[in-house]
Amino acid sequence: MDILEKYNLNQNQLKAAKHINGPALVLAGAGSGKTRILTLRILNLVKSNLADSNQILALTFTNKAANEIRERLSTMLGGEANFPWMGTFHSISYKILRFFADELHPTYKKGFTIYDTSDQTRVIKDVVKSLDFDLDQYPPALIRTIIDNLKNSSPYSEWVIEDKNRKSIIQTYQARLKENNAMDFGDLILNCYDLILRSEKVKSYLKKFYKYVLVDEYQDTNEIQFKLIKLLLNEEKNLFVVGDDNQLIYGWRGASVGTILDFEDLFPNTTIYKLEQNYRSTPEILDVANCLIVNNKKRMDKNLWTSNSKGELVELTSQYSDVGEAEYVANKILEYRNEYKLSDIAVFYRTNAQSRVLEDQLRKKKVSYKIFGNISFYDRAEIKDLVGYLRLIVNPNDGVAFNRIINTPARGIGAKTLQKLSNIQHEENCNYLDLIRTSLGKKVFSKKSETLVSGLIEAIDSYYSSLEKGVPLSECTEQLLLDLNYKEYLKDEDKVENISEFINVISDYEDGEEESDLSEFLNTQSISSAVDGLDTSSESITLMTVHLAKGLEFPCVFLVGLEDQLIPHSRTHDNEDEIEEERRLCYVAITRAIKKLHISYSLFRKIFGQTMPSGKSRFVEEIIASKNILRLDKDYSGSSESERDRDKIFHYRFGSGSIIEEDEDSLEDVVLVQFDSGFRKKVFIHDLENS
DNA sequence: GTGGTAAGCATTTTT
DNA sequence: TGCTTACCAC
Repeated sequence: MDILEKYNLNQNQLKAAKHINGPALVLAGAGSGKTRILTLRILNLVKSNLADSNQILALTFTNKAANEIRERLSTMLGGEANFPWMGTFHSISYKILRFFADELHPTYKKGFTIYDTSDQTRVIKDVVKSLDFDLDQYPPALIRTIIDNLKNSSPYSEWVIEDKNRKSIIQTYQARLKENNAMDFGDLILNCYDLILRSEKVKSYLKKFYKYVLVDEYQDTNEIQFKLIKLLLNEEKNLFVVGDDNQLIYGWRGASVGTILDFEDLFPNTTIYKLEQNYRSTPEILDVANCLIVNNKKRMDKNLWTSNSKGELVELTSQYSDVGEAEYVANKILEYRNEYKLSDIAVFYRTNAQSRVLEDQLRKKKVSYKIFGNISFYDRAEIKDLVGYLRLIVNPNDGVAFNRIINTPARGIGAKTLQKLSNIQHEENCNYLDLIRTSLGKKVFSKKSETLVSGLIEAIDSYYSSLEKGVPLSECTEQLLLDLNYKEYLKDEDKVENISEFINVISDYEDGEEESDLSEFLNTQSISSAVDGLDTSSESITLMTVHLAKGLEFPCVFLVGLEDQLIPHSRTHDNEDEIEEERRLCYVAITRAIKKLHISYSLFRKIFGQTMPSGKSRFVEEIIASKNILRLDKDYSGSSESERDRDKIFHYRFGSGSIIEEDEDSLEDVVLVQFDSGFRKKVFIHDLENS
């Protein structure tokens, strides 16, 4: 009779999954089956007829996670349920905004664009310049961080910006986005929040809709997201959150332990469930993880254990250089050919830049790999151009897109013509497409430009009329490329290949939707996460940052670059809280591993093309407290030059300073120097002169 | 206005 | 080292 009986849950899991009404906090350690509990609780609610599938709001950290839960549920339920309200905070917000698009009028029009980080930066730069401020004094990247921080914590009405100039930059930025009919990532959530607060209609509708609210990876929820959740709860406060304070790795995006610690205070009748049994990893891997995380002072008491059978020791190795480390990883993977499938193997690193060396070596050894993250397909110039065209077609107010494509391919339009256009726009107050239309025949453009620009308008107009006739998006887009002679302009075969690949992405989208919509396609791409495309059936290993690895698991894991300056990253500047977050990051990486874990660091690493001394992270010292580490460290301790002159030295790049420490790692040619200019750095001895 | 080259800067982490 | 920006000659 019991719905959950056949799923083999332990006592605590069963209690959590059976939770029905009122707030609940599930403290779930790594690998304790939290996604499973989330899934089964939803199953229980639906099967007990307490809610329909569309009355459940489930917020996950990636769309991939949402899709997996949705798929499992439809299998368990027999396929008829579709769970429309399951996704990330951003995608759910977007969906709500689209759903109530009329209510957003006139601030935003249908087909608004979502601006990503680089669009944001571009607008900010523009704003700073147009307000006649100095770009060095107000660096766009810094302003962007300030804006994001505001948006991560409070609604528009509560913003406090002390600095007068910053305030005007930020206000102008917000105004500019509205003119462009665009929202950045933060706006998606804030506008959703505002809409619900403002409109009684929307509020009552959603509250009735969402009978049960669930949040996965709750520890990484930031303030504004939490405020949004609170707004969506009905009287019964059916909020069920699942998280692990040890896996909080998005503090820099506004997440704080407070959201977990204060949960009970905010919801006095909270039921707490603890999941402490790990089903994922071997005891060896778990022991190493525990040895590391006990060094964090700020954490809740939890005791993660496993009854999994004994496995292999965790391998720890140091290599002389980053290239050597990458080579070691590639060789190991080749050795594992009969033991693991390529898709069972993952390599994790702290920063995206570290992937390059790995890629080189993997290519050399012919190990097929897939890389997730920053250096993505969508960042390529040709793709951005094409997306620019499509964005302008969907949203003719999109100034960033306009500026990107108006002279690509070259149409003889430079700063002067743009200035003329901008003047006309101020008078006419029109969107960018109408701006071009009205400017034709008015001697705004040179003769040559005039022809090229009318060609552009014709191409766009023919796109509109094809859409009207119901021609598929992919075909319209192909035609647009032809009309623009875009492939001829590109010349480069690889680039043309990328463009074709993008057309395929559009086709795939069309195949999956009943009603395809260009705006929805573009925006869905913007808010999709890098790991959404991860496909474990493909025959290649996985390369990604530790941040992206959250929530995933792999039988065989390599954690590379466990070095001082990388984990913890140099930008943490020994800040205690940030060091703890770096430790959690390292903990997340370790606990992804199911059977086999390799940890490595290198003594030298190329940074900006220059080989710099690196060396082991403090976290290496911490994990070697575990008995389950197999040290494969090469011993580089040569003859120690015992007596060394500790007097003032001079470095050709960094100037004068004094040696404060000789490296304990026995790197006989490296010392830590306190430079007179203020910073400390490890440098080669042969680069130093006595002064 | 275009296209070339040189200088100079960059790297946390992501939706 | 490799990308973006700045500047200069056409």
